[in-house]
Amino acid sequence: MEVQLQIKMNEKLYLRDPEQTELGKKIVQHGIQLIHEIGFESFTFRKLAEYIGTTEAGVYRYFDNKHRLLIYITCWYWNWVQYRVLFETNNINDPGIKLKKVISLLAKTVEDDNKTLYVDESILHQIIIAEASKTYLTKNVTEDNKELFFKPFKDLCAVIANIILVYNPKYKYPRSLASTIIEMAQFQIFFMYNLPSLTDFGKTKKESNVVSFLEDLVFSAIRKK
Amino acid sequence: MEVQLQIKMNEKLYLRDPEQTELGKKIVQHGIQLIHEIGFESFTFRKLAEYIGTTEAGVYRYFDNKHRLLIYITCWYWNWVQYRVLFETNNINDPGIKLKKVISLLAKTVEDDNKTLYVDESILHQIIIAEASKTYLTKNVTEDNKELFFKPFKDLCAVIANIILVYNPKYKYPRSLASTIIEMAQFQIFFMYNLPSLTDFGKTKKESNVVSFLEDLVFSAIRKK
DNA sequence: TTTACAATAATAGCTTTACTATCATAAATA
DNA sequence: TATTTATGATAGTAAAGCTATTATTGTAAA
Repeated sequence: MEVQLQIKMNEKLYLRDPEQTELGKKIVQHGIQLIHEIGFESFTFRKLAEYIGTTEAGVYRYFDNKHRLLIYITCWYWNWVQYRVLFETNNINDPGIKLKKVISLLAKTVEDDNKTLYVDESILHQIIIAEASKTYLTKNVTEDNKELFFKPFKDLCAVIANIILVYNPKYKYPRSLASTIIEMAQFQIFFMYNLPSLTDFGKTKKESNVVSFLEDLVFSAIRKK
Repeated sequence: MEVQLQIKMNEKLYLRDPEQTELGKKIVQHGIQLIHEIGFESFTFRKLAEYIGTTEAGVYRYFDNKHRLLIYITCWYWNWVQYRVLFETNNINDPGIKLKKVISLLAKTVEDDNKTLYVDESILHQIIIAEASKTYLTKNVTEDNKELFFKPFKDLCAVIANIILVYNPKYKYPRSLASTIIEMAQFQIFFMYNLPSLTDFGKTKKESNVVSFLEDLVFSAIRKK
């Protein structure tokens, strides 16, 4: 059986739905590729247009600007992670096991699972690590938040916070701990590869070490005292 | 007695030492101000030049580009924090009390203490929260790291990791926990004000709550089991 | 006191980024 | 067949991100 996953996106993120056309899919797919190759700062719609053999104006018909494209990509990613979290923790009752699943889903490199037709999830994960914070670290956070551009991120955070609360209903900081898990899964991996002395895994460079660190951190915090 | 604090900066960060001239000081001082007002993305040397009544070329004589200026500012900040950490924890033997000092130094808004002649530290803190990650989330991390541009950050991290190790020599992740404390002190405050549902302090918006969360997190993790 | 040197101001100019607008054409649909 | 829709081709503008040149200060050494 082949299953294909369709993720519903916030319509305000684009001018024309990129999933509906070939060019649109190319923009997202190769946009991810190009951002990964040259970094978000150097990335321009002109370069992307050349990369996929269209014109700058052609790209602008789909997205207002490159920041919107980054938000689009990031939303897609968090939606996809949330789907995987729900799928993988379904039918598990033990909230401890659920949390471990969540941590490893967040911190371990994904292999492209081909469930989604046009996105390479492994490269996507690397972009998220290096670029996702830039979606909200702007003077537009509040406005963008009102447009619900960060809903997928906040929803994922809420899902994790709920698992934490099931584990220990008396724990006082479920949301902050959830956002800490998500952010640190990204940052510790980034540090491990790029500024290794900020971590304890500079030598081995294994994502499983980040998982161990986060598990230790989280379960010490939420265990019933 | 009046004490003035002079922080030695990495010479590769600037073309001409901004601390040596009036214009240089103005560039840093009002650079901080302007980045705070309009955000780093909208910030340009042209706007800064107009802001302080000089020319664009004048600013370029001090810094290669705005990213270098941001790194300069960020380095200055982490040097200053490390100084305060060493000063405030000096003569304290109990590593637990030291750690609490550190956490509150990191997470609480500072008042401009006038020890440093030309920087408003409270605004600086806000810039660090919103912009500091952008110094290393680039394709240049490795090169910039080789130039020691992140040394002040890494040194601070090492200082904190050492206190953690004194508290519990068997704790396995002192560096990762240290970088987590530093990063989360920033991010939880940012979230609290801008994306409150990612925290448990959206209602009260008190930095002391972030301190409580971090203390709980850290001491659960490092307590001897 | 002159000289010379350092820092800045004034001006110009160049490439790239970040967009917007217009018109022609090809493909899909009514 | 008519007509909408997506794309392509082309042009153009304002601002960002620089560099270069020359003139003018103010300061410090000869």
